[in-house]
Amino acid sequence: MEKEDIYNVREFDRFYTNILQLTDKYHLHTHFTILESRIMLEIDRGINTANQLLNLLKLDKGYISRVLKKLENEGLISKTTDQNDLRVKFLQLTPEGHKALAEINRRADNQIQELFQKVDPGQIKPIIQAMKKIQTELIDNN
Amino acid sequence: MEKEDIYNVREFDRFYTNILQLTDKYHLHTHFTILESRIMLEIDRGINTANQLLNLLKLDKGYISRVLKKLENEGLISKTTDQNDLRVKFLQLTPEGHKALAEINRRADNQIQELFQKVDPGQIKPIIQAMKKIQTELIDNN
DNA sequence: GTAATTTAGTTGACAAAAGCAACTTGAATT
DNA sequence: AATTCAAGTTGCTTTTGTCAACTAAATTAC
Repeated sequence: MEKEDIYNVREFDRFYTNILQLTDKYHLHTHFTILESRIMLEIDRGINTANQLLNLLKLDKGYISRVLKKLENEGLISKTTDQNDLRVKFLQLTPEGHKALAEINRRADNQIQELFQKVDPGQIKPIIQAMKKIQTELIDNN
Repeated sequence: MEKEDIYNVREFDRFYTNILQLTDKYHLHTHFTILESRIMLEIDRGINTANQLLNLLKLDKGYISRVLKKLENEGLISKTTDQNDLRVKFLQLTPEGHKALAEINRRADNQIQELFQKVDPGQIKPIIQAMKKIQTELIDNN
């Protein structure tokens, strides 16, 4: 890998860090933090234990535990003990959780649309192709 | 913009958030935080006041001020008053700051190389093309 | 040309985000 | 049965970041 390639990747990383900061702003208009939103999203997508969340988000388990407790206290998620392994608790969104997530998604979608507002419509598909290219080549090897 | 396009962008955003977390690990092997590293990098790249840093990184000015003071106390940067506007202080890396940054860059470069280790070498240029595509189309419109 | 406003940066007090380590309970290993 | 390991919780602490008040200098408005 050439010096210039590395330079370009690092430049993109800085660039995209900014983009992510912009699009993450959606959470400011809800009363959720980015992490809370992400957790609800992932639970909705099929993640169903704290431990899986841990592996995915690579955060401290104590911290995750607390955030989950907060979401539970707010009535957005519920926990049910796995009868095959009493240590594990399955996570699920409550109806209110689903409602909250729907709103979060609506706002996050809007942020993406705003981001693309000034983009030439003909360039949208090529951009997404570029994203998919990066994603498939850089497949998470952790 | 179609629903599916938005979905794909959001998926890429989650994906690339992970990538960034991985590559940001470089700072763990130095005694600098991501922000300190970033600040030294940007000063080296020509940013030369706290105010410019603020606009770039969009963080609180009190916070930036403190981080700069810490870097100054550690002898990594120095400040010199602008004689044309006594309120502003120009920032510059000290020789030790340059040395520290060189080490940070070495490690950050290594992280990128690690990330690309399992990538088919023939795909490196196409990936970088894809990154450039995204960057030029999504030009920071804040 | 002086008063009012704005701007760059600093500081104190505080809140939010995240990590560490000890602990509990249950499961798996020997 | 005893030991080790795994999932999740809790207390305590550190790190990261915000808010608001402040100083000093520059700019604008009268």
